[in-house]
Amino acid sequence: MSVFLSAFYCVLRVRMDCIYGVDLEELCPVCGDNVSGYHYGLLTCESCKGFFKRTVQNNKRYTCAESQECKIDKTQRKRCPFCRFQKCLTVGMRLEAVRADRMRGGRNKFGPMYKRDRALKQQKKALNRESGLKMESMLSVMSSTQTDYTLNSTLPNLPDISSNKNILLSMPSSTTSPEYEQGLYPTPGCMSMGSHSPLPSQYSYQSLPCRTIKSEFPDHYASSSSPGSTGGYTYTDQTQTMSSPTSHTGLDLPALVLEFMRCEQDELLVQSKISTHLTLLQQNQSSTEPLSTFALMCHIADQTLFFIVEWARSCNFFKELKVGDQMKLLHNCWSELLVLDYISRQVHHEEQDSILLITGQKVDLTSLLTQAGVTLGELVRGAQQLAQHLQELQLDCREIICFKYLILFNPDVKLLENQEYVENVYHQVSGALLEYTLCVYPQHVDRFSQLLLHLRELRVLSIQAEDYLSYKHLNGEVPCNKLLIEMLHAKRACV
DNA sequence: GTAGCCTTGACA
DNA sequence: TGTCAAGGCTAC
Repeated sequence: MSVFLSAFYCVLRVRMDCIYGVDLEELCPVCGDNVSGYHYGLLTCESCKGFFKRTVQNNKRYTCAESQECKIDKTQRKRCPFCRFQKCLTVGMRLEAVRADRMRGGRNKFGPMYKRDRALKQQKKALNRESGLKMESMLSVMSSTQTDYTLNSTLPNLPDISSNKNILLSMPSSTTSPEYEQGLYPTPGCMSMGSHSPLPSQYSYQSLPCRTIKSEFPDHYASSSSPGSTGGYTYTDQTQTMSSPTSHTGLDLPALVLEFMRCEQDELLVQSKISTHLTLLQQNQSSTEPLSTFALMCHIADQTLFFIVEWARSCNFFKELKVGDQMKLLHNCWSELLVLDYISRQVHHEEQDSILLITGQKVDLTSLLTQAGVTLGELVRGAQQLAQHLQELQLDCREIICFKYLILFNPDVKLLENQEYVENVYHQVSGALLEYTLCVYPQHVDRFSQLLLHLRELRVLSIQAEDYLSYKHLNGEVPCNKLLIEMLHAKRACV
């Protein structure tokens, strides 16, 4: 069994425990043993803490005698250090928390995040207590409100995600963060739809307890893999002003599109975590040579990738696939999703003379193009051009979200175990996008085909970006961004 | 090499 | 001064 799958089982068990009120927060996300506290980014047991420390400090290199899918639990964790370490990374243990100087004692840089995680857990616990009581009645309501886009009716073994009507109004936990309250972050982009604005006309929704998926996945910084790390789904649509999700615009939008929006990550949270990571990185770096712009971009891409993988893993559709298929899909599309993330941010960035980073920082376009070499310059220009086309088209957030699913569930990926399922999801999503464009932009009949054309342009750009990254990597110019390099290698190995 | 316990030291 | 997350020690 793969490390991903092991993590899934851990998550599944936590979800069941949430439903039935059992508190299993004390279990290590790596091996299931009792946790002894926060270690290297999240709550783990003492043995996994020690294992992670030894591995990183001694720069161990393990190999797996099987197919890198060993089950890691309390009894078998010693069998395969390779898979154990992979799982440590998968669940979110942080390499940078292991001190290079081996200094003992003191508080580490994750202290404030651990503190916030604890607070979030408390909130989640309270929410679970409340919502758990309503669980049974809501489940019955859910099953009786399937719409045309209820995937259970069209696809095998899919969870019921049809019930856009069955949501609980609640305050998202993210709105309680100090950063949010102080308004330190700019208006988020559209790759993620979070509850960012304190305006009363905007609504946020707590999903049903059985679907609090996002919060059960590991958070690479503060929230860790604990079951109570965030307050569940949040959803805000800046274009919508009415209280019912389906009636926000007065239009009957495809339920699938609405469901996708509810499953989006909280951009504010992602932004704050990546910003924190980069700040710490730069602080660590300040004693030596400062990070180059390119290295910084690589780190941003690497961190963004973590959240892209986390997003994919939290998708109901995606979770229905076997781990092998999941890996193939992710290895195939990571660069496209990265490019989409970048471009969608530029589409909604007002200023033409600068680009907007996920951290909220702006970079002057002219100086960037001056510093960039020929290839990178062409890439940036190509991306700006595509962003401009999409801006002219007034690409909206819902369309971007559909893009993400169309990219992830690419039916052209070869050797999938469940090819039919992926094709089916792709067609469901493209059908929903078509319906959405006809519904919201009836005067623009060829909008859908234009969107698909731009999606193709995006794919070309992502291939160019990958080639450029490979070239830089071969020259030893890409900093040690584990996930970024891993994805690059995996993709190249497939080709 | 593993994992349980110990020591350390910044911070609230 | 207590807490707690680092690294260290050591029996297995």
